[in-house]
Amino acid sequence: MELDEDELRDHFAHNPYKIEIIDDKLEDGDGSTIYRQGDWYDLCLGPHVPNTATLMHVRLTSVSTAYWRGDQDREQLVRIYGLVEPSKEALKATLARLEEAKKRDHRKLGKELRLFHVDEEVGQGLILWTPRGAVIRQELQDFISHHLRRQGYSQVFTPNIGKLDLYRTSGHFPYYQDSQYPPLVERDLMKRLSDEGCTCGELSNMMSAGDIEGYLLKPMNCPHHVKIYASQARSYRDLPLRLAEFGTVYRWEQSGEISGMTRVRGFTQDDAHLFVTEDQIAQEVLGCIELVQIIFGTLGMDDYRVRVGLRDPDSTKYVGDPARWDKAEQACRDAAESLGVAWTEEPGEAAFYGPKIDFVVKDVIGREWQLGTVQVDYNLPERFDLTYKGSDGEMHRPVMIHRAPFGSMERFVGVLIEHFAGMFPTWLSPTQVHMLTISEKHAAYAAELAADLREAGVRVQVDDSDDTIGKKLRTHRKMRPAYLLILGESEVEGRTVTYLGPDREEHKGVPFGDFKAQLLAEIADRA
RNA sequence: GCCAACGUAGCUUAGCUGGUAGAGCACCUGAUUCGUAAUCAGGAGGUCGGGGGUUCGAGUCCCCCCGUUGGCUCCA
Repeated sequence: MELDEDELRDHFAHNPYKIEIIDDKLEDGDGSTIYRQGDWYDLCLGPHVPNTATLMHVRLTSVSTAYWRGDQDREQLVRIYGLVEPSKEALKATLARLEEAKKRDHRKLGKELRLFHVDEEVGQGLILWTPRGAVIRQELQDFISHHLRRQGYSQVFTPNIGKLDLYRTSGHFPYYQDSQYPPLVERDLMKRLSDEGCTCGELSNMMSAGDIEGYLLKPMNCPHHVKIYASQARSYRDLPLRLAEFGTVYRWEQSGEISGMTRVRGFTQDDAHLFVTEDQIAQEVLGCIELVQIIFGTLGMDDYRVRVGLRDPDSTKYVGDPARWDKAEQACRDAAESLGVAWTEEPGEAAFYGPKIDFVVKDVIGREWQLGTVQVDYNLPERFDLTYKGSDGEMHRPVMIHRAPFGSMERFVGVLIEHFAGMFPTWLSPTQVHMLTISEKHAAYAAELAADLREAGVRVQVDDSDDTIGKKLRTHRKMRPAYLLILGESEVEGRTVTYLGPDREEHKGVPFGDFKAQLLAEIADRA
């Protein structure tokens, strides 16, 4: 029903929150609508369902709090979450689906499949890659390195820390102090300041002001790569210069935000920085996007969305000249357009130094994560006064492209665990072949085949314990290897194998040579 | 960081209103050599997340800290 402002104020006089909404949202003299359900009514622009009879099947799922109007400085109100389905069956189905999704949670699978570990004593959000998880990461790194060589990248290595001055120049410090680990200060300096009675606050101020020097755990790899670019005179013939590194960075994420492998405090980006001329931007951005698409295609990740992150016109957190921002934003739009897939523009999603094209995927509980990213940056080259000599003999300013097709190894593998529900394709499988012997009489045959496959680079595990074959199958299925081999009397005699493949279909009495050839081909193809 | 819930062996977990830790799996030992989702028997393993307090007595109650989970906020 429609009410005018006075009526609204009257109805909601008892509720300061509603009055605040009326104060803020309504132009003087305007009315608004309320919706009624029995004796209960509330302010809402609508529309609502016409009849709550269609909402009979409800399950409340969780209770939490939210900041009033999303403002961290304001009070928190209770928020209740629930599901509604048109029928009892549909509600049951939805709840079952959510249960299934929970089983794929990478935190649960990561523990069950022994892929990674986070230790309280090491620190929140710091991932320990256990042997099986490390295999996956290494395979992914090899995979991407292969494509980097194809695309003309140069590998570099840089240290994990850099001087505060470096980050003052880049703009990371002190502006983004809140999301960095505190700086490291040299021992002698620390002692002197302490002798002088310097307080923590004073120390912090002196660092911000540049009065004292220290080191920072790197929050990003770009400043180091910039310095490699700047280490020698560059000409247009050197461009594009593509510097790649699996670089580990550290960020002080808020404790409440840390989650599994997807939101952590230390992570390794499959990072690269491309130094290009203005004319090369479009082509190079395209090359980056192509790489992202190759990766997503190989892994069968087709459920993602593309986001062009632009600056929020109302925010002051961005560095650099608005004219350059406009140019860079247009370059991103053009690149996204040429992708041929749906994309959205999102103000406020840009990096602080430039706009970006992000590839965003959802995890099992529906949270979105940014994975691959391509960012156009006019600002860092300016801040570091980077130049190259053009064909016209004049000095020019290069443009930088930051890109990371996986985003970070941690987040990517976390999402990948959920994507594959722990059942990795053969080339990524931590243990590709598990050999199970029927009895100890077949152990020698298993050992021989295992040695043969290992020689060919296959990751093999042999179970010749005295458990029954039923028990072994049960145990080993849980680890989700690509292949489960069953070796008994008939296999030994015929020099064959019986196996359950990735689809868990049984293949009996396959000649070992045939099995091996097919396995190796599958691994080589990353099928 | 904020709010809430939770934290018992490697994993999953029992333990009512405070009476002094119990199980399954995994592990170790022995027996068994067994062809498709748990062979049998025995054994070892816990300062109940950490610290303080109340009490004759704390896994159970109170406080502080650490961590996890769900949201919020944030996310270069």
